[in-house]
Amino acid sequence: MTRHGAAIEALKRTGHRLTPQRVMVLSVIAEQPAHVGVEEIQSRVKAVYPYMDQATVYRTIHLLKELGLVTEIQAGGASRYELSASGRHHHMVCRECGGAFDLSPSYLEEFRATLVRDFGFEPDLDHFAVAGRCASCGGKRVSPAAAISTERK
Amino acid sequence: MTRHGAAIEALKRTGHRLTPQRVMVLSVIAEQPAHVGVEEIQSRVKAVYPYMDQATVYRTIHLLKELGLVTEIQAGGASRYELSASGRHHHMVCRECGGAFDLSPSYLEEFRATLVRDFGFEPDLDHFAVAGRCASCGGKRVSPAAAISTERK
DNA sequence: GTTAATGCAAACACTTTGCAGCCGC
DNA sequence: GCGGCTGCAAAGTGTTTGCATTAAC
Repeated sequence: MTRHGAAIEALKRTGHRLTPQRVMVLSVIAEQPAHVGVEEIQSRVKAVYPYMDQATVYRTIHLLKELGLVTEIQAGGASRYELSASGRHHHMVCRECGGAFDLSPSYLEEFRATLVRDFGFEPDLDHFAVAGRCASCGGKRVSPAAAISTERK
Repeated sequence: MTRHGAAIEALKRTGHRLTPQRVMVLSVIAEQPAHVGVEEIQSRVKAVYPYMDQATVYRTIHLLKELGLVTEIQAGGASRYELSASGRHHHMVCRECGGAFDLSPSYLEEFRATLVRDFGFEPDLDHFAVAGRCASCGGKRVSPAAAISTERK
């Protein structure tokens, strides 16, 4: 089954109409391994259906976000989206190469707990992105893909 | 001595001209206890010098940022600035009331060390902001100011 | 006197909104 | 058929840029 099948179900279940535009937006988001920007969603959908409008993309994304079907990260200005069904995880985004690496939630759990305990502050860490410099762009000469399993600095 | 005296020195030292506009922008940023947005900088300077232009505010801020004299945080779209001389610290920004609370760097040090160790990823944590919900806007009925010393959740 | 910086206006990118017609249910 | 959704166009934000004039050095 497609990765976005559940999202489609959710749309219907919540009484929203299942339009081709919505399905197309969803499948573009689902197809991409990484986060997608609005611009990319638009151009990919337009390749199949040229009448697709920006406003519709935005409206669809807002809806999907509202229903919790996609999550948004802001890495340096532009918003990017991905299916939230993909399991909760966070990202490290390299400011040099733009590469994004997954970060398990466990890395942030402790941080979150501390903020709640010490300040009563509940951080929005559903989907969290840290900017920085990845191993390959830093001192290291490893490929971005390899960085995810790199164990030293 | 004024909080922004050092910044003024730095401007001159790096061969940039010391214009009244730059001084005004700097003092507005220095006066504010929290981060200031571009809009606020503009309106405050305009109160004294009505010809102040947006473009000048932006250009000045870019320059100051480049020289490392101010730091920028992005809390939900809009950029805000503060004197970076104020000692390194981070922020928790409440998405309900917009209140910002300081967060000591020690809270993030461990997180940073882990990312570097496990992934070789060097996060940009010079100035870090977490969005979330503060104690007073959450279940609590304490004032935002009190939240900073709140010890429970 | 040079040259960088300003003011002004126009351009920009990104996102939102109003509205008439369309189509999923 | 009803009402939500779309396409289109226009309007909002927040930020940047081109250019002639001004003023810091």
